[in-house]
Amino acid sequence: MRTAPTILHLDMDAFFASAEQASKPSLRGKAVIVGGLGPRGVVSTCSYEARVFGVHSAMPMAQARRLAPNAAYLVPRFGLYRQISEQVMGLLRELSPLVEPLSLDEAFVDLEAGETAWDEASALLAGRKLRDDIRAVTGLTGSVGLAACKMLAKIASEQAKPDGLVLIEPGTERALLAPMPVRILPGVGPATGDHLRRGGISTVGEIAEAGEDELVRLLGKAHGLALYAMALARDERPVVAERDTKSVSVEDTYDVDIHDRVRVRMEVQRLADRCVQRLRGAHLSGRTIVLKVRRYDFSTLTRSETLRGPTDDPAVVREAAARLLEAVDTTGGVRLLGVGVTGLADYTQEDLFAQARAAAAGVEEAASGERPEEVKAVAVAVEDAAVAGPAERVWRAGHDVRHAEFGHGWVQGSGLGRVTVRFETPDSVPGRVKTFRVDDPLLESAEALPLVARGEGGGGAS
DNA sequence: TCTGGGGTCCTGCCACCG
DNA sequence: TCTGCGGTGGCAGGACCC
Repeated sequence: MRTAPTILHLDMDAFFASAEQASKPSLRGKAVIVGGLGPRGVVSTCSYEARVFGVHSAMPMAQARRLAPNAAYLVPRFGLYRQISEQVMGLLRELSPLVEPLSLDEAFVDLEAGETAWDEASALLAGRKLRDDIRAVTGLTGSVGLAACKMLAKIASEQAKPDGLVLIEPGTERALLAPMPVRILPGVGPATGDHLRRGGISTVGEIAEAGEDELVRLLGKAHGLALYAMALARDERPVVAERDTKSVSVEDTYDVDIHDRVRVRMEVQRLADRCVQRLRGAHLSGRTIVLKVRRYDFSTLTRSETLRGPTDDPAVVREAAARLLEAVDTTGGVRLLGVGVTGLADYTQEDLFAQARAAAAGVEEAASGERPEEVKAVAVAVEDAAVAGPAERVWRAGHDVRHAEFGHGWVQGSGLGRVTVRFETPDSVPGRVKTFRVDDPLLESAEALPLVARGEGGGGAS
C-alpha cells in the first residue's frame, strides 16, 4: 500500500439540486428536491436547504412533500447534468490519466500516476486547485477527499462535505476509523449493519477487534475478509480508468399496479425494445435475457434465459422475455417490470449480419413456423414505432422553454390546460412568472443554457 | 412511510461432465 | 456399472451503491 495520500475522491455537493439552483436564480437559497414526481417517485437529490426539513435521497416523494411542502419539486435533467459532469471529468483528467468515474458526480483520481502529487503538500495543492477550477468552470462546488487508498479518500470527501477538503494523514487511519459506525465502510448497508449489530459489533474498531475468523463466520468469506481488511484501513483496490459494461437493462414502475395480463405482455415487449435500443446504442450484444417483476406486495423476482450466442435483435429479446413472462404468476398485479441483457459481447458492424441470422434461427426454433425474414421485418417495424413519439407537447417541471415574446425560462408547473413559466437565465436576476395555455404557439421547449457564460472562467457547457 | 432506475458483486443451489 | 468428487455454468435471490 502506498504511504502518501495521493488518491483523490471528488464528490460534487448535492449535484442535481445544485445544478438546478445554478440554472434557476429564483431557487438559490431555497429547498430544491429533484426526483420522480409521480405517485411512486423517490427523491434523487435535494439541496442542503431541503435537508434541514429531514428530506434525503431515496426518500419516497410523498413523504418529502409532507416534510417540505413549499420546496421546489423538479424532474431530473440528465442532459444538463451529463454536460456538467463531462466538464468536471475533463478537469480530473488534467490531473491524471487514471480517473475512475463512479457516477455523474463522483470519481477517484490517482494523482501519483499523473505525477501531480507525491506527498501531502503536493496532494493538498492539487486538491485545492481542482476545487477552484470546478467552481470557475461549472459554477458549482465539490468536496475533495485525499488519502492513501480509495476507501479512506471517499470517507475523507464525505467528511469534507459540503464544499470542503479533507486529507487523512498516513498513520492516523486506524485511530480515525475505530470510533466510526460500521455503516461508514463501503459494502455495509442496512442488512450487513443489522447482522453485525446482532453479533455485538457496531463500530469499525469492533470489527478489527473481532478478528478475521469471526467476520468470515458472520458474513461469509468474500464479504468477511473484505470488511476485516477495510477495518484495518487496508484497501489495495487500484483506481481503474476503464470498466467494461456487464449488463444493460430498463425498468418501469407503474403509477398504478397492472392487473391485465395482456397489458403486462405488451409492457414487457416495449421494455425489451427499449433495452435493445440501449444495447445497440452501446454497440453491444448479449447472451442472457433477464425479466424482472415486482409484484403488488413489493416482492421481486427475476427469470433469465441464456441463448446459444449473443444477440442484439429486438425480436429475439422480445421472444425470450415473453417466454420468461409465461413462467411468472402476475395475478394480484405488478408494480414494476424490467428487461435486461447480460453476458455482453462487443460487436462490430461486420458481425451484424451473422448475428442477426443466428439470432433469428434461435427464434425460429422456439416459435416453430416463423421464418427468419418475417421475424426481422417485425423487429424493424417495432423499432420504427418506438422512435416515432407522441405528437402532443408535455411541459415537464424544471425543463427549459423559450417564449417568442418573453424569452428563456423554465416550467414551474402545469395542469388544467395551463403551464406556468418563470422567465430567468443562469446569469439573470430572479425572474417573473407568467401562465400560458399549454398549446400556446409562442411557447416551445428549449435546450438548457450553460451555467457559466462562455469565456467566463475558462469554459462553459457546450 | 411505502419504497426509482441503473448498475455490480456475491452466494447457494442444481445440473452436467469427466 | 455405480458412486463420489471437483469444476463449471446457469439460475435466482439478496445486498449494496449512486
